Formats: sequence, structure tokens, C-alpha cells
Amino acid sequence: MSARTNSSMDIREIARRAKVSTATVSRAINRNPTVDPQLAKRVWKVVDELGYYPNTQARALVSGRSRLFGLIVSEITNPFFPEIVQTFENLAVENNYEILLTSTVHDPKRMESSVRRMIERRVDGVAILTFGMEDSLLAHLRFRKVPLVFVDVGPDAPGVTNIRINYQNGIRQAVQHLAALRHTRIAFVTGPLHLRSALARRDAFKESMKEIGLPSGLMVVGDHTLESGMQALEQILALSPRPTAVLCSNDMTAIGVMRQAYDLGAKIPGDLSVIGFDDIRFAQFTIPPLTTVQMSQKELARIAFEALMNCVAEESASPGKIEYWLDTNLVLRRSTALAKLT
Amino acid sequence: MSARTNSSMDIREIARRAKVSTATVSRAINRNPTVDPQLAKRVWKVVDELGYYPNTQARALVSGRSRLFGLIVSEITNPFFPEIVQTFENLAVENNYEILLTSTVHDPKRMESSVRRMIERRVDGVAILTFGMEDSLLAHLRFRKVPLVFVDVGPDAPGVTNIRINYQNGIRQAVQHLAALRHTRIAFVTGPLHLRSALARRDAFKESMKEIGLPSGLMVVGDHTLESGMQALEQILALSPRPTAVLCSNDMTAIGVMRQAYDLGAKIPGDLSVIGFDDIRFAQFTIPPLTTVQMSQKELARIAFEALMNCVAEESASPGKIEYWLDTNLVLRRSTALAKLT
DNA sequence: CAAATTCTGGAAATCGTTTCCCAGGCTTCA
DNA sequence: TGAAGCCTGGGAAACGATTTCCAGAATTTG
Repeated sequence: MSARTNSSMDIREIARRAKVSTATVSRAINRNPTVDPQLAKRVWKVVDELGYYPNTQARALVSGRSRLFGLIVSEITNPFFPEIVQTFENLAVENNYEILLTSTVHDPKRMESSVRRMIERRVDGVAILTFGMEDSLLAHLRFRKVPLVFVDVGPDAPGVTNIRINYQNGIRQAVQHLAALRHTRIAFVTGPLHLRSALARRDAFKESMKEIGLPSGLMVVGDHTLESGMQALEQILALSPRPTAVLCSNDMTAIGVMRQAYDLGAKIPGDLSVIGFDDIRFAQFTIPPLTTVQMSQKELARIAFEALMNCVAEESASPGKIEYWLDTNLVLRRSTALAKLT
Repeated sequence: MSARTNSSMDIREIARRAKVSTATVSRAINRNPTVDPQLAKRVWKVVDELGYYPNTQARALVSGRSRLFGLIVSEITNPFFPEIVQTFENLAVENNYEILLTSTVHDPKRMESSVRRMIERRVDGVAILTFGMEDSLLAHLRFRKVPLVFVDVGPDAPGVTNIRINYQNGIRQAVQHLAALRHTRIAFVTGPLHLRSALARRDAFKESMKEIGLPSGLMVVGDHTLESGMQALEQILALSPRPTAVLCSNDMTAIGVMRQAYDLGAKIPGDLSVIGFDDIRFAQFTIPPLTTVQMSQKELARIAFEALMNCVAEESASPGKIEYWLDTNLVLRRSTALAKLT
């Protein structure tokens, strides 16, 4: 007998005190209209008096729905995610759902444990917001017919929803903005090239440069960390002729570039224009405020959540593959300026 | 019949295929040593073949433990929290626990729903890392005998663990560091004064100034947001004689101060020394890197988690009130310098 | 070799809900 | 007035595990 046995308030206790059956209590609590208002009131009175809260686990067990959505991210500390998690949670609360947050921290073992835990808790759906997740793991989820939402890189299979990102749009705007400021030597700092999303950004850059007849050879490989941005700047400044603008695969990299520029005494945007990607919240507060390509995290989270809700609502109605699109757009701040003529 | 019924793999199915009873399957899965190794192997074989994962809800229902810890924060997007959540999750994974993350977003309704959801999911314990939570809500949790861990502001009651922060230490170091740099007009930007933690920081500042015979009247009220830091700087610069150093109640405020200084053309640390509080990860990447008082988020999360683990382990052994202490320390970066003589 | 003891694994109760099925009590209509 | 048809609410069977007993087998002991 554990200590919490004494607060044993089950539906039966309520039933006894309200002098009705457990079935009626259940119906009353779930606001089933077939129950007499008088009775319902009696039940609610007892419920309130005793401070009774239904046991979600028992509920889930019999109903088959856990009212739990999994959310897999790569790292919670990655500034890209908190806004997403927050928005996701807000929506979850509104819809009486809970969120099971898991991070992979780029570790295969953790990925596996993430998936296992999702299945064990019988989540009603999973949003996978991390890039790079092994297919064999996904197979487990697919096998269970767990609704899946991917951002950008999901397999083209029935029952999985994909949110595709229009990288091209924002990056084209960024490149053209720089070109308009008379920049011709524009460098690009990539992300880790084993990530499809990083590749897509790089390709969008190449494409955009080609469109306006500019060479896209000034490329430095980074890994999306602030530190790699710092290193990237060193390499960029060593190039000859020296680039006058840098476009980065994400904001952290751009912030690293700016940070290193500060250390090296290069003025931004005077000596070098910098553009980021993602528009994490912090981008508006850097010094100078960072011009960047916005990929709305709120919007992304909203789409992901709604996609999941649709999946559980449909209930095997039309499990065909579905796609959503998320656009990207340049937001101008103060890290870009006219190219310095040399 | 829902669509997932077809993947109906329960313990019985395993039992049938392994030609043993469900009891044996359960024991084998839980590595109960009383089961014959031969049999256990047979069971595991079937389990692996079928890709069986035990249903946590059923488990929780009968065992009385949900293996779920609640984590209530004020806002996930507050940069103070991601590191905590990440550390907490890491520990959870190691210990086969799940984390139920909830944010109050400073909204009484959300606080209530947070608590309700924790109870409904029957969490084994809750860490409350938000400052300012109504006592009436906590009463619900206490009534259920849910182990509770507070940071800094918990009620002095049996069964609740408190993590107390030694604000004084770090703030004294900060003040003395500034004094050593010949600053005598040191301003302080407070947090929202309805938060006990903000009051404690302010008082620690006053105390530290008094210790070395400096006046502590240069006080601006803020609310821990970056924006309030920006506004605070305007007020500070309007003071006469003008302060030469600012100590802030948290890092976001300090970053706001620096951001505004940049806009107004005041050099940091040349014209003004700035010190923050918290040491959020970003503090090392600001321009200039922010000198701040470290309150280790990792350590905080670790203590909170271990406190919860202890509570569930003890199992009503010694439910007396327990206290942990977390120290704070100044970390020197580059936002402070010798006072400019005027 | 019989009796006592220890092991091992099975049957069944249990956890706290939802929900199916059904029995009465009413209403309605012929 | 009697038969037919709703409503309403109760009894009991799930849901998928764990765990307590308990019986029979295996082992040890006198």
C-alpha cells in the first residue's frame, strides 16, 4: 500500500457518494448530453468537493487515445527550437493534448530511445523536427501506424505528412538584396552537408547567384554552430579578392561571423554585410540587428500541430500523403550595407 | 475498431506464441531473476520478432507509478530555460523517466491547467521552476502528496524540497569587481518586483554596496525583458551624475542595456561597464561578451531531478523538508573595464 | 526412500476508466 | 387501454499490463 492510496478517489467513490453508477459518472464528466441535468449536477458537486481528477492513463487505456503528441527535436538548446516547442505547447493546451518532448542530441542511441518512448507511451502522433533520423527507426513508427509529420525531409510514404520549406524564395531575396547593394563577391557558409536541409540551402544559394550571373564559388563549409561561423569568417577574410558579403546557412553561424568580425576589428555592415537564415528570436537583438531569412517557427509549429490533429481526426479516412508548404522571406535589419568599393 | 487495432500486440499474444503464461512474459520483460533463462530467452525472441513494446499506460495503471516527472517553467522561450529542460531530459532518459513540460506564460489560467494536467497524468513528481505560482494551486498537488521541488521560493512545508539560491555570493563578487575597477556610481536594474527572486537579487545588491560603503540608490525598475533593459539604459544615462557601471537582475536585461548603448553610441565597456545575472548561454556570444553572475542551469536541473528521484525512492521514508543550495559566481568576460574618470 | 523445502510458472485479481448492452419507465399512437 | 418505441441509467465487459497466490515439480534432507 503506497502512501498515495489514501487519496484513492476513483470514479467509483464518486458514484457511491452521488448515488449513481460509475457509468453515469463517466457520462456526466464527459458532458454526455444523455444524462439528466439534475444527476449531472449531483455528480459534479461531488467531483468538486472531493477534488477528483480522472486518471488519464486509465482513460487512454480503454479509449485507445493517449492525447499525447510526440515532438522530436535535435537539441532543445538550439535556439531554433524553443519558439517551436512553445507554440506547440500552446496549441496542445488549447486542444487538451499533452506533449512528449524528446531530443536526439545527434546521438543514434538517443534517437532510438526517442522512438521507443514514443511508442511505449502510445502517442497519437509524432512531429519530427530534427533533420537526419534513421529510416529503420521510422519503420517502427510507421508499422504502428502512428501519424507522422516531418519537416522537409520525410519519406514519400502514405500516412506521413511533409512540411516542405521553400528555401529558394528567401534566399533569392537575400542574394538579390546584396546584389542591389552592389555586392558581387558574396560568400556562403554552409551547414553540415549530411543534412538535406543544409544542402537545400546551399543549392538555393547557387541557383540564386546563377540567376543573376554571379559566381557562387565562395563557399565555406560550416556546421551551423556559432563557433563554426567564427572560423568561417577567418577563412573568408583570407580569400582574395576578399568577399564583401556573407550569407549564412543559419543565424547561429551568422552571429558567429559577426562575433568574430568584432574580435578582428572588421566593421559590420561597413566592411562586410552579413545575412543569416531562420530568424531566431535573438536575431533582432544582435549588434547590429541581423538581416536574415525568416522561416517562421511559429508557423512551422502551427502547421505541424494541425497536421497531427488532422491525422487523428480523419481516423483512417484519407491517409494519403499530404504536403504543406512553408515560405521563407527576407527580413531587413541592419547587418547589410552598400558594398565598399575597393 | 480503430485502425491501430490490427497491431494488437499485447502481452497475451507474446505469451501465446512463446507458449508461456502472461505472468512469465511480464517477469521476463522486467528481468525478474526467478524466471528460467531458457524461458526468458524464448520470450525475448518473440518480443523482438514481433517488435513488441509494453504499454506504459497499462503499466502505470497497475503499478501506481507513471514514470513521468512534471516540469513547470514560465516560458520555454525564455533563454534561461532551454538548458534546464535539456539537462532534465538527459537525466530523465538515463533513468527511464519521461518529462511532462508545461509553461505558464505568466497566465493564471495556464498555471491552473498546468497543475491540472500534472495531476491527471499522475506524475510521480513536479519541479516548479517558475517564480510566482499561486498557493491555492499548489495545495492541490500537496493534497495528492505529489513530491514537489521548488527553486528558491517554495513554501516551508513537509514533503517539498527547496533549492535555495545563494544570490549574495555572486552579486557581492560583481559589486566588488566593479569597485575594484574604481566604479563608485553603480546602478542596478531590477526585475519585476512581485517576484521573490527579483527582490532577493535587489536586496543582495543593496547589501553588497553597503558592505563597502557605497550608496545603492541608483535603482531602475525593469521586468527582466530585453526591452526593459533598453529602456533602463535611457533612464540611467539621464541620471546625474551619470553612473559608470550597471548591474542587471538578469542577462536579458543586460543584453538590452548593451543593445541600447550600441544604438546611442555609448561604448561598452569603455563608457559603461555592464554585468548581468544568470549566465545564459548566449552571454558568451554577445558583443562584447557579457560579464555576468553564473547561476548554473545545468546544476539547477541536476539538483531538481535528483531531488525528485530521491522523493520517489524514499517512498514515504523521510518526507521531511529538504533543502539544497546553489551557489552563484561571477564570471569575467569583457563587458567591464576601469571606470572613466570624469 | 519418504518427507520437507525450495523453485518455477500459471490462474486470477487488480488498476480506473469507457462503453456496450439491456432493463425498466415514459411517452405516444392506434 | 394496450402495444410499440424512445430515453435514461445501471451492470458488466473490456483495455493491457503487474502481482499475489498457489500448485506442482524438483531438489534437498533425515
